[in-house]
Amino acid sequence: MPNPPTIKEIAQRLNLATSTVSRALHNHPRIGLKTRMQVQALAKELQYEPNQTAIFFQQKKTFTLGIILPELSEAFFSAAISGIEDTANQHNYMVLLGQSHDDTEREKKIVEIMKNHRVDGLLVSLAKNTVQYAHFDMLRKYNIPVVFFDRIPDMKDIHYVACNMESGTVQAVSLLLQQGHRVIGMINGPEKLIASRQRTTGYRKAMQQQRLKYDATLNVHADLSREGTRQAMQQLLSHKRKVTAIVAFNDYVSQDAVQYALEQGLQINRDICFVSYANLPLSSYMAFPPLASVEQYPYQQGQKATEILLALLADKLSPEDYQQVIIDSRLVIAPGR
Amino acid sequence: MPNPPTIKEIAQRLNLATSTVSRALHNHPRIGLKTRMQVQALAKELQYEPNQTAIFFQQKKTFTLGIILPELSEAFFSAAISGIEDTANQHNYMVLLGQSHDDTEREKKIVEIMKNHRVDGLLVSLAKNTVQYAHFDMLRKYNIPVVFFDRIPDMKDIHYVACNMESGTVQAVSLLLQQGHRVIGMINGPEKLIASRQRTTGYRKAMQQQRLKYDATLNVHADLSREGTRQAMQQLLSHKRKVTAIVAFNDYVSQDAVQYALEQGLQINRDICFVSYANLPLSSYMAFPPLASVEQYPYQQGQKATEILLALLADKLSPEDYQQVIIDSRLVIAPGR
DNA sequence: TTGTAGGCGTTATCAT
DNA sequence: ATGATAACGCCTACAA
Repeated sequence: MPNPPTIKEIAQRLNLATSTVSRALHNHPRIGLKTRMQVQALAKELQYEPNQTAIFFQQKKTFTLGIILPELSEAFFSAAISGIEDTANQHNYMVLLGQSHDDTEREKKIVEIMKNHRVDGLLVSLAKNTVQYAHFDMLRKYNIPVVFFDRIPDMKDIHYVACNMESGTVQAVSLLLQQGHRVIGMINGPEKLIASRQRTTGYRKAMQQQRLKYDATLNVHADLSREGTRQAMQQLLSHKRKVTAIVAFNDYVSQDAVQYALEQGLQINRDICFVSYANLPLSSYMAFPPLASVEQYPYQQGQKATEILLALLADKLSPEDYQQVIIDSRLVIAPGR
Repeated sequence: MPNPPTIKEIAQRLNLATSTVSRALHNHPRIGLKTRMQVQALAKELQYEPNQTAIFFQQKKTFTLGIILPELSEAFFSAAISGIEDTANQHNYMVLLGQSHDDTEREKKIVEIMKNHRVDGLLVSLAKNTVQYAHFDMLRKYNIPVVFFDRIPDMKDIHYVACNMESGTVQAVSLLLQQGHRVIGMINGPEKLIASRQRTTGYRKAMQQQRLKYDATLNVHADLSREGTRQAMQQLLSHKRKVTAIVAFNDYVSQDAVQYALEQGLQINRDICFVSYANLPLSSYMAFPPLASVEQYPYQQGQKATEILLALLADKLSPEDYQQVIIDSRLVIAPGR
């Protein structure tokens, strides 16, 4: 099994210089028609394929985008990566994958490996606990642009695409108010998360719009674990005002909350209603799907983030011209399959 | 912004030869202790990192595995890829991703691109309609080993990991028989799929074990679309014998079938029971989860396939020593979350 | 113990 | 219109 044919081999067989062959293969304008034909014919015959690793090396470019995200098996992220992959492929880029498993140390290691692999750019959704960003800042030195998406760092001077939960939350709470609910509980996430704060703001704004007063004790911060959700539910159900509707942080939380409510003998959609945020494409499969769900557009986020990164790489965008795209979340009622 | 430091630069500063520096960095035994220290100290100071693209080029190896699969957003595949990624990373390999979207042409194109990117090996789960495998055979010429998983080609002399549906099907049907069901319908997949044939065999064997006769008219082949499933249900529900249990091809099919049954006024788990195959990690969220579900171990399939590929790459396995691993599916009752 | 030199495949620069 | 040559960064015989 002979080595794959190279430009040099073609050159020798045709008594040409390698440079000529290279140019002929690239349809360089000032190469004689017949030599060009000869070269291309022989190339086809030998099934010549340029050695990309050589080109990567020589051009200092790999046409590869690194993607770092917490968990591929979460539906949200696998949808996002679909958007990334599709967009990247349209531009002849490949996609190098890494999961942080929500572990900052692993995230750092992956950044390191990807840097060494000389990815042209990076798309990142942060691990849950990442609060320092030195391992990303470091990439500036290597001229590797980074675009964050969804789980973005709390800092300026970065590119990112994220979904604003506020708009969807306003719509969700408004829907509940419109249906006559007055005491609406919210099972929110950790306070330091931007996404939690957006939910809080959305909740407050929806109340203000109806000239109702916002009751902070109805907005419970939990840690998204099943146990945390149950505690939050306990707190809400024992509130001095009777809670008739609940906005849950996401579909997982929603399910845990529903389960708790059932255990307490409540009847879903009669004693208590739920609205949630769509992390799952499968809410139509749930036993008690939420009344409505706030869509976060994972595919589109991935798509948009990739477009920004590619623009950066194509120098169509200056690195300092920080793109901060915010997609508005939107309430979707009775999400179908 | 200066270029990243190179071995040559370190050599110049220390008045050494590049080869010495290279060896010092690799802890080559016969390099003087003090020069080694010097070199490593300076390397650290300059934050030297070897240029992997140069190494890839020089070593004709990229430490990258290509993965081609139909749809990342299907839970089954995203679980599989998790297994792949984790295993690859443990061995310091990276993972290059490509989705065929169940389109053979796209699959071919991705194979081409990955070959050009000089991936060291390929993990593939076939697009639904792929029936010719020339684009994979071609890789032998380039010495790029391929391990197939789950959706494997119907040919000899390949490496693969797959899940045998037969065992799980036997268990599923046996469970239903044990619960007293005698007329069991099966909504099977396209006849040409290996996985469909395995289900048929499993069904038949389970019946034989109880000395019951297998009725082929209860085994309906559908196309997995919602409409196809509804037609299959219609056929089964109008069977001359009264069908009291159904084995559905997968959880999606199961849900569509449940929905149809509900529309026909049947009560789930009283008039009719369902057993299914777990494509979703979320059956616990379903309105009417199947009684039991056949687990297909996607993570383990990915893991095992990767291990085989890595063994091949490490020459611990001869390319002609075709590994054909079959993981037995297994019935899981009342799958929890 | 260290240095020299060549090569991996391609493109780019400068000649001719 | 084509050729010669250097360069990319690293490794590894082979020499000294």
